[in-house]
Amino acid sequence: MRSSTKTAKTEKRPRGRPRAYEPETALRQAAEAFWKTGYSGTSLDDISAATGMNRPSLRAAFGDKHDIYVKALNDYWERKFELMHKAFASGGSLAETLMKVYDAALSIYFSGDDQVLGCFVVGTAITEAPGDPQIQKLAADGFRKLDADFEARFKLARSAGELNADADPKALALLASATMHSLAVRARSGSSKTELRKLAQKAVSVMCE
Amino acid sequence: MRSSTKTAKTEKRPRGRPRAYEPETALRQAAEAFWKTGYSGTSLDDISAATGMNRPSLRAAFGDKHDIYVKALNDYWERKFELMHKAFASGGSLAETLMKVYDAALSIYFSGDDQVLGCFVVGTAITEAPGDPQIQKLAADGFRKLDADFEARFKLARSAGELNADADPKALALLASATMHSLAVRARSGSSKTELRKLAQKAVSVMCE
DNA sequence: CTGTTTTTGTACTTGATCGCATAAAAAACT
DNA sequence: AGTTTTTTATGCGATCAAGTACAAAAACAG
Repeated sequence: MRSSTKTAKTEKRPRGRPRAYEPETALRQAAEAFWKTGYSGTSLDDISAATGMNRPSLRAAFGDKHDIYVKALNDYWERKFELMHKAFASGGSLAETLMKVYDAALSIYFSGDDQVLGCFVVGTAITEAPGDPQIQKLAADGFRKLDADFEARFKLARSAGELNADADPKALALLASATMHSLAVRARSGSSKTELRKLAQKAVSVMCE
Repeated sequence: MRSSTKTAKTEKRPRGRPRAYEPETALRQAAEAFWKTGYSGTSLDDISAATGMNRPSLRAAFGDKHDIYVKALNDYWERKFELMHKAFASGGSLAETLMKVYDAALSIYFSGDDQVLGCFVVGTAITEAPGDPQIQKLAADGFRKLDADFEARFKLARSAGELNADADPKALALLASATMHSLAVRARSGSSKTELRKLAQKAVSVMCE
């Protein structure tokens, strides 16, 4: 049974009492708690309940409340960009690609078990941003990265003849990002997924002429 | 001196000890506190400090924390729409009008004394929305109203020949609202006013062809 | 089986938050 | 001047939040 490599369960236990919870899933559960009620609206007891870990274990594993939140925020961006990059790289026309990106985002925004939670960043980080430079920077960096991804795709479309030669990739990218922000805000304010898909389609049809 | 009508200071005092603070300005100051740190991140003591009123007076004047917030939210929408309607009604070309609307919004988003606070709704109400139907509805209603205002303006532009006959006013209105949401989100995440004005101009130029 | 190591679980301390009860103050009415 | 009315101001008590100390548990090593 000595399987050696990989992260198998038989990986030679570290030494002391084994962890009762996987750090990765616990962080996701903590993120979901923040996602529902925001940074300030979520107590460590809430996170403790969401993860099943007690406070001392939380602290040992992730640090204090702020540390947990920042880790959750980084993890969220990572997962979201992974999904979106898959959509960007999936081939197809400009319009098809854009819709795939928005569908990827909507699949996250509507992934809550009981409630619709929209975008984690827009729904929770934006509130803290003015008073928390670290969170503000993490939010802004993600937005800029998405801007750049959209712009690259529009440039590609222009050189491929999918767009007029006089189209402005930067302007279109900002509109594409704006559409994403709008989906994020509206999902959290109660719009349905089908309504937002239609919104995205209308936006795409304008952007692709 | 018996001036009769109007809200003059000589309006015949109500009876008991006079109020030390004007309810209107106190509500604005309370709103600013919420605006900075969000609903959950703001305590009644914070509001007390911001208004100069003590907690019992706050409660007597506005109700509990939730009541204060809802009043502040309603007041915010009212002020914002007043400014925007002025922009909508100011005449000028479609592009000029849209830029006036965005400038009106930016003047609010950047009105903070020391910090940039963005949009009150996007920055604070959106966080609470999933768990608070009343706040969610207030946010959604405002968004829909803005959608309708934009759509009316695009329809007007189309019938005036400012837009192609095959332009879709609803689609353009959603993009115009999306641009507004993007300004709101980005202001709070650290973008400068000049950067956002440029963003708005690029968006306008695409929407007006 | 005994000791070591690491994590879990409980409980305590300190401080923040909220609502309310009660006293003091400021004005008009009589 | 005294009474009534309305607001301001102080302070108490209960609850919640966050951090931490300490004991119990669960594994391995010898």
